Amino acid sequence: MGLTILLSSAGGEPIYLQIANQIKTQILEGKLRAGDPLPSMRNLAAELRISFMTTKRAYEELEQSGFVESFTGKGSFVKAKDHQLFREEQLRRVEAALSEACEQARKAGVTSRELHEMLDMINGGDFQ
Amino acid sequence: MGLTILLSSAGGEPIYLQIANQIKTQILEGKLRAGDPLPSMRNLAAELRISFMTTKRAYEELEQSGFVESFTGKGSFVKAKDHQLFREEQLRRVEAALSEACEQARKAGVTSRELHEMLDMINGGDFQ
Amino acid sequence: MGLTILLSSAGGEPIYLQIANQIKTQILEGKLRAGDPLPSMRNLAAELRISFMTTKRAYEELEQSGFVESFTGKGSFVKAKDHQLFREEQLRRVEAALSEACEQARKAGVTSRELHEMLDMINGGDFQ
Amino acid sequence: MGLTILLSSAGGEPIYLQIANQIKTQILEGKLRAGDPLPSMRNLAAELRISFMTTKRAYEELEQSGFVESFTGKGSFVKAKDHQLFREEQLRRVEAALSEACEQARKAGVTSRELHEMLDMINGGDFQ
DNA sequence: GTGGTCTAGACCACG
DNA sequence: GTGGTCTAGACCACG
Repeated sequence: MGLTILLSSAGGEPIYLQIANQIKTQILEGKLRAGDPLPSMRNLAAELRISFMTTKRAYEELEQSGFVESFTGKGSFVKAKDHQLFREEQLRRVEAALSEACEQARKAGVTSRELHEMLDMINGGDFQ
Repeated sequence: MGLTILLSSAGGEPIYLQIANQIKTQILEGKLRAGDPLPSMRNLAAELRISFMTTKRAYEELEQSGFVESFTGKGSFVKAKDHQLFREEQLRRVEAALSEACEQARKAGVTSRELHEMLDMINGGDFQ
Repeated sequence: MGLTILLSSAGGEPIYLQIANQIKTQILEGKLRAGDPLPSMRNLAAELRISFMTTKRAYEELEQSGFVESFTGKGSFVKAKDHQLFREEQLRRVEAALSEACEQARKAGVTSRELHEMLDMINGGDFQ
Repeated sequence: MGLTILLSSAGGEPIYLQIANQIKTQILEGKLRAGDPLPSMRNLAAELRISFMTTKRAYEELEQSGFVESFTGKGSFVKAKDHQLFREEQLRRVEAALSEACEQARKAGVTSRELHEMLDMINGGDFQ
């Protein structure tokens, strides 16, 4: 079978975003490549036992962000690799993780300076 | 009813850790306080439709980490607040978020210097 | 062969604790040293004709108490000697023996003063 | 059924002593009383799947120490309660536990003075 | 009722 | 191979 999507009611992330983000991850990681077909919205909705409107919204998000294009009557397909777009999406993910770190740091009463120090500790000279 | 636990099969995090971490969060946030009873292991297992052994494992994790204590025949209860322990757990969470950020940065080809710059941008002078 | 573990159904001590305690003893006495591999959880279970879950529980106890570490795919190994930890474990054993003595003294109707006197008799000037 | 005896190959205590001591415990605790019959040596040997010689030695120990008497062709019976004997046996058990404590203390490098302090801590003012 | 232990099996990830 | 998780059931002690 083709695509593995795992949904979670925990965490509060909307289902359509969970779907879109997991498909983006598979595109970023090269598991889905230019021209590969996505499952039809109706099939995916049936598989995941969710509403067609939800898969539709997920695919719209993928189209708007430039990863996928859909052709009426033919289906949805991964677009040609756009390095600029890939980089932007990956930076967005770095930012999201850093935001989470800042949020946790705020709760923990960690100062900005300490946060930078922790970042260096964890980074451990792995790269410049 | 008392406790809200949301389980997710996505992300690969073991069920017992999801339970333990969500309960820790509620203790850290003061929603569960010293002396408060947790649901019995068997009741929680029934509610979540999982095995008793899995809720037991979650509660063991909470005991080992010092947030909860269980008494045979009595039940499980939130322990007295230990500021040192709370701080350590919160720092652990900051580290986990920073680790995730580093992992994403590595995938994105973001340098350490850029990562620190992004951290400053996001932190936005919110605090020193 | 490597490790000698003797299980007893008498005394009511859980099997996983018997295993953990006997391994701790061998580490305390230097029969098992830093880096030494323990038998795999499944092999030990087979040898002792008990469930894998029980040996796993024993090894978890050893990990939690800091004597052993396990690596998925690799096995379980004795950790580097930690004098502080060794001393704490040995003190725990002294306390356990003294608790047993107090329990017996209570049954025998021996007073605290008499108990101290008996302790001096037995200790017999062996050490200060 | 009458008597519960649990044997252990761990600990190195001879089987005949394990039997004798467990029966003494049941007499001390009043679970076996003056006049109560013990199982025949041959029956007990069969139940425990050990040699008749071993149960015989256990019963000889019980006779010598004054807890039991045997009548050829009739069987073995708990003797009338002898307070002096009970007290001596209980003191022997206190001593055994204290010896174990001293042994552990020696390994732990605990001084005599510290051992007395630990005894007071554990005793906790429970009794004088 | 409560928690505690143990089993015998399954399936997983890692390599 | 290794350890890690989970299940569905059993039986136990405590009260």
